[in-house]
Amino acid sequence: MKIHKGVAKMPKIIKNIEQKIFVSAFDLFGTEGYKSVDMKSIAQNAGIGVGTLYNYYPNKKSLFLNVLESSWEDTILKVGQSLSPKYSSRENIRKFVEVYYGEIEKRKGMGRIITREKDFAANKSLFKDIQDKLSELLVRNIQNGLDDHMFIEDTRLGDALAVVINMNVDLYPDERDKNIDFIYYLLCKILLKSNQIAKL
Amino acid sequence: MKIHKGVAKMPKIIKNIEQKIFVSAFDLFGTEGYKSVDMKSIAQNAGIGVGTLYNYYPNKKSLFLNVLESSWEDTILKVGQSLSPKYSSRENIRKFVEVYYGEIEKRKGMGRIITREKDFAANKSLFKDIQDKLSELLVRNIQNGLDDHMFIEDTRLGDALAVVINMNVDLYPDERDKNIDFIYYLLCKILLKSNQIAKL
Amino acid sequence: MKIHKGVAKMPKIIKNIEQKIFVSAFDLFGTEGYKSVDMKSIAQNAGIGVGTLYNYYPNKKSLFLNVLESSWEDTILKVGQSLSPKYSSRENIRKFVEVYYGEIEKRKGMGRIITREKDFAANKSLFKDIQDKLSELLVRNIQNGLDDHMFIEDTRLGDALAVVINMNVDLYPDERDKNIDFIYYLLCKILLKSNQIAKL
Amino acid sequence: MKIHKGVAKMPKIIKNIEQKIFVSAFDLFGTEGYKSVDMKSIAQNAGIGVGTLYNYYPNKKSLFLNVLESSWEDTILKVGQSLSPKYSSRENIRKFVEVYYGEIEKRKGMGRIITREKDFAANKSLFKDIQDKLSELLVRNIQNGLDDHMFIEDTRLGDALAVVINMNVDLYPDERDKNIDFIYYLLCKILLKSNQIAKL
DNA sequence: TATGAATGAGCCTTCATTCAT
DNA sequence: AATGAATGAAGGCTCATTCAT
Repeated sequence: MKIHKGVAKMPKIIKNIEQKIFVSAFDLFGTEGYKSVDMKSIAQNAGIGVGTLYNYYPNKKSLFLNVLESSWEDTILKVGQSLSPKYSSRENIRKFVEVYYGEIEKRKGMGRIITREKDFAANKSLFKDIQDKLSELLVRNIQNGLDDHMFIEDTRLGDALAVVINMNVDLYPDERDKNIDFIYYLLCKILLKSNQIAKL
Repeated sequence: MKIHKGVAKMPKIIKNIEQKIFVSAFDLFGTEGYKSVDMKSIAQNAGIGVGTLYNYYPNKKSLFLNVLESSWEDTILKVGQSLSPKYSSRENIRKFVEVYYGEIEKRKGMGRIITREKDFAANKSLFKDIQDKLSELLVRNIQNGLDDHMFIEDTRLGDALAVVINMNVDLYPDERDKNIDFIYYLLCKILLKSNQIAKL
Repeated sequence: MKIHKGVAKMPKIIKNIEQKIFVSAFDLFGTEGYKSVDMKSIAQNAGIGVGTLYNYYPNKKSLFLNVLESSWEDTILKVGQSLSPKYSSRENIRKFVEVYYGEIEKRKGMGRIITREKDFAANKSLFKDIQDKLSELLVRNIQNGLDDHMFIEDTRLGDALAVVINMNVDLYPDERDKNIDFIYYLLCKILLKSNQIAKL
Repeated sequence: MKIHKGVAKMPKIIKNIEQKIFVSAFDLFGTEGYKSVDMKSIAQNAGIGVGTLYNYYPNKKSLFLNVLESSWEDTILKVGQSLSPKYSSRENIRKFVEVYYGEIEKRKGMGRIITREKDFAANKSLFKDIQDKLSELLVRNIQNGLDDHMFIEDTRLGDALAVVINMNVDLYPDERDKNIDFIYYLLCKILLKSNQIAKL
């Protein structure tokens, strides 16, 4: 029996561990994706030991999913707070794009993995549900000028929005303003009636 | 969309064994993603030895990139062959969506990794270039009715198209027809003048 | 079997919490073995904190050894109380087997580890000493009919008895009566003179 | 992507790898038990890399079981070859004990784990089957003088023999001759008719 | 005194890559 | 040129032990 002798292993008492883990994992998963990030890095980045991670989450997958979900919930909250039926349709759309874009930028795209990795096949609905909530938020706050075409109801629209924003963040990371303009214009063209668009 | 002169390169003439590797790698990367596929599987799936892989490609990354690029070249070829200035704008758009969708479906999303994995950061332009070529193909074949708004020139449009199709294939894999309709309608709304859309 | 004078030590008077630890550890080590049991489980099973364990024992090994030793002391006590020179030889043997069997059954084999794990190499004598005390108890209570062959003196006999009972408990856990009969018969054949056995 | 550069990783071509693994694993498992031995040690002890182990066995458990089973098969073979109906009963018993003892000495007790570790609960019958074959071998070769008591048929006898030999090897490793004498005498007393024993 | 969060060495297993054949 | 056995770094996870509270 190898008795672990008092190695440099003094347990510290750390504040806000959960938050630290969250931030670290959010940061790394966002930057590098799921498979490329290892638990050791997350721990180091959070300034804690690997074992500590496992006091909070049973495994890597669960940590990822948790961080992902929490961060989306936060996004939904923020987007919801930024919209209002009192604003004009186009003001709401603009606001929506701006806030949403900022959130995805922060998240650095984390979460798209869910639509790809075999390991997360069972979690696809998580992604869809969230996009659904988000586009609902937008539509609910637009009072008039909304094109009434069927496909606005389509959940595909929310999903598409998410991936397009992600794409912009990924491929044109330094052109925030252009990206937002692009998405804003796209959304107007799709959501609003033709006569509204003309005014753009 | 920027108009390029470069015609799509003919796919390389490849020997029998290269063919096998290509098919096997294409298949597996598409189904499982980059990190989840191992060289041994690719070799087995191709009916050859692992060592043989390394006689054709110096490493996994290079194999992936090669397969990816070749497959896109093939896609560009097919899309190009399916369009013609003789068809109506909407016919061309429809054709474009159908062929493009089929190609991405075959590729099962392989390639999006490029926009995610840190290790492929240097290869992002590959993705952009290809989308560019594709959207240029479409625009070149549309003779009239094209909305002349600035952003049609934007390379973002081509990129967006690619990720939206991918998203549809991923999230609604069993609803091919609905997916295509959705994308087709979206594209018309974006590309065509308002009066053209009215007729949809 | 060597005749010792040492009487079985009375089990230590232990405080409530020590009692809890003892029961919990005894239970778990017996069921799962040494390596398979972790300190956290022992603590949980005892309804105390892990840290508390270390207020009573400096490490896992010491806890194990302590529990093991105490439990054997208890066994020696019980076996001692069940025998008497007033009973016939065979009655004593029967009683001995029954009580001993019950004890080992309770202990679920804990302790054999001592004869196996390298880490416990230094503790082998503990096992031997105990078996010795036990067989000495038996012999001391048998007044006549004892075969006087040399090897009854051999400490190996006590050791053998222990491992054979353990084996029976392990391999035929649901056949208590058959097991006891088997051991009883074996012991009679070995310990008693031929003419005594004939009467079996 | 971390490209593994040509580290000191030149694959050697090694002869008798399977044998080397066998010997190394046999040696270590026998000396230290199952849990205490790690794959790295087995590899090092065999002069190969860890990965190589997994080219031959899917996991540690399977390696252990395989080594265990093979070694027992070898034992059965050797014991079988050493007995003959032409020898006297006592000669056969003596031979049996000597060969069997030698085998268990070589195996250093590996295999008893099977009767303990939870992980191997499903493999208990393996142990029983082997002991059964061994005691059958002995009984089959004894022509006369065999006590006809029922319990000779009992599979417990074979099992008991195994654990008693193991015990002797463990606890009195340096007293080979005494151990063999002890077991031989025990076996005679149990197997042979009283009048035969008298002659001992 | 009792607690349990924190720790990190260590374990099993995987897999990209090499090279003797 | 093709092969696949050999390799070992790296990754996910466990757990005996420590110590601030």
